[in-house]
Amino acid sequence: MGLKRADQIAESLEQLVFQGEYKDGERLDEIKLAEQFSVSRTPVREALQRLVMSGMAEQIPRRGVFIRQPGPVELLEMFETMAELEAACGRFAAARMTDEGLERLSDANRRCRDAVEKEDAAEYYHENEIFHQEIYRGATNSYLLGEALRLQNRLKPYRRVQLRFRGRMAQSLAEHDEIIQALKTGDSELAAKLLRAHVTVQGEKFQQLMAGLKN
Amino acid sequence: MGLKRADQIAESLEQLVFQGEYKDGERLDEIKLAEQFSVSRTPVREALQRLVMSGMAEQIPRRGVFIRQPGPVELLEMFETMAELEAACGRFAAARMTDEGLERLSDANRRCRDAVEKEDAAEYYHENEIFHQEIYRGATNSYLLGEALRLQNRLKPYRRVQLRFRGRMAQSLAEHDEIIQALKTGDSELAAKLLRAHVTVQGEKFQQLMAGLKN
DNA sequence: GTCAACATTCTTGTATACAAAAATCAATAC
DNA sequence: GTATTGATTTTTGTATACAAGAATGTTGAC
Repeated sequence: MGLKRADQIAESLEQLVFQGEYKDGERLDEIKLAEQFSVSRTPVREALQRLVMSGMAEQIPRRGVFIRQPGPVELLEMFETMAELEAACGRFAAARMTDEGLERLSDANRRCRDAVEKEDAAEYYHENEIFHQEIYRGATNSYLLGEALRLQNRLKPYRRVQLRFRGRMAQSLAEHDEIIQALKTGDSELAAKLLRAHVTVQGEKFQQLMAGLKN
Repeated sequence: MGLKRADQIAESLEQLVFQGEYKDGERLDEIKLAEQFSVSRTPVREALQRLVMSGMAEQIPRRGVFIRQPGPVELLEMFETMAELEAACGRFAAARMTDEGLERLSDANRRCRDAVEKEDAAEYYHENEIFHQEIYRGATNSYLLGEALRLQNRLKPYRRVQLRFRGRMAQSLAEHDEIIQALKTGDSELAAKLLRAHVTVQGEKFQQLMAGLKN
């Protein structure tokens, strides 16, 4: 198990950034963080480097690392890229997904439906994540899988916000059904197109995303 | 510029890995590297972390970091992903590219043609890189641009190998012309399709890539 | 001769110490 | 009162010291 103190700190910091504990441009003080985590500067610096690499913070040499909360433009760019990655996954998955994979996908979607009926946003959020990951896996491309998971994780907090809006879950679920159908029939182009549209942020979704940014 | 010693080391190591100086699975000894670069372990460790993050090495806790040369499968997966990223860039570029961007793209391709006529593989390689980067820029999506550049850089050494084969440059050039045409006419779907095919490794290209792997 | 338990050595991970660059503040010139 | 220059203080980046886990080698039992 990768249980370095530095890794734990990196994860904690990631969580804190996700939760919006830090304002955009705020400097992460190595010494304060070291005290806060009851540790020396060394593991803190390692953790900070990880944040920088993942794009959640920026490092200015000899000045420190500053957290970088994405603005509206960058957020849209990331969602746009996510949409293309998912489209790519869908394209491959339509041709390569196994029956077992399709079964797992249907299961995940069933649990999504249960969550909608129970109006349990948290559970829907979770199962929806699994649904998408099942498609990434279905692409049968480890590298693409890794990239998709990475960006999905980065966008996690923003997706969460969107689900709070009325009707989002039901619509999302309906789109899932179409996607499953395309994957089952092996229609690569359709699967790619549907997934792209499913993830793309525009129209009402755009308003909702922006509303979530204010908090 | 704010070049930290650690950054220089990271770059050097990247180069060395690209040049195949290290065998797959080889352990990178912190102490040896420290001596080699006349530096303490601290900056070496930072550099190693960067390698790990970029996927060029793997870290096993309490055991060390081991370089990970991609095998045939992972290489194909990366090229496949690159093809999808480029297709995405092409899709957006067809709709968003400015006249200036198209002009720079045509310029780059002109220089590619010159290189082919001079049979200068090194120059073609360089100008071809610029050609593709111009398309990434044309997508007008900074995040996607960054991801595309990152993977392009990672695949750099393998592309290089492919160009050594007879006819590759000429064929590549012909495909460039088609791509430019699609971008000029704003045909997103066609641009995406052409770029995907242009980058995808299969058929003869596959043999060439594998042949390059042996060395 | 093989295997296992123990001790030794090495290596990583963390803490601390030091050097250099940047930021802050003070004093002076204007 | 403002700006500028120099001293002081912080803060980052690097070196070194120490702690803990992993690898290795040795010894002894069978």
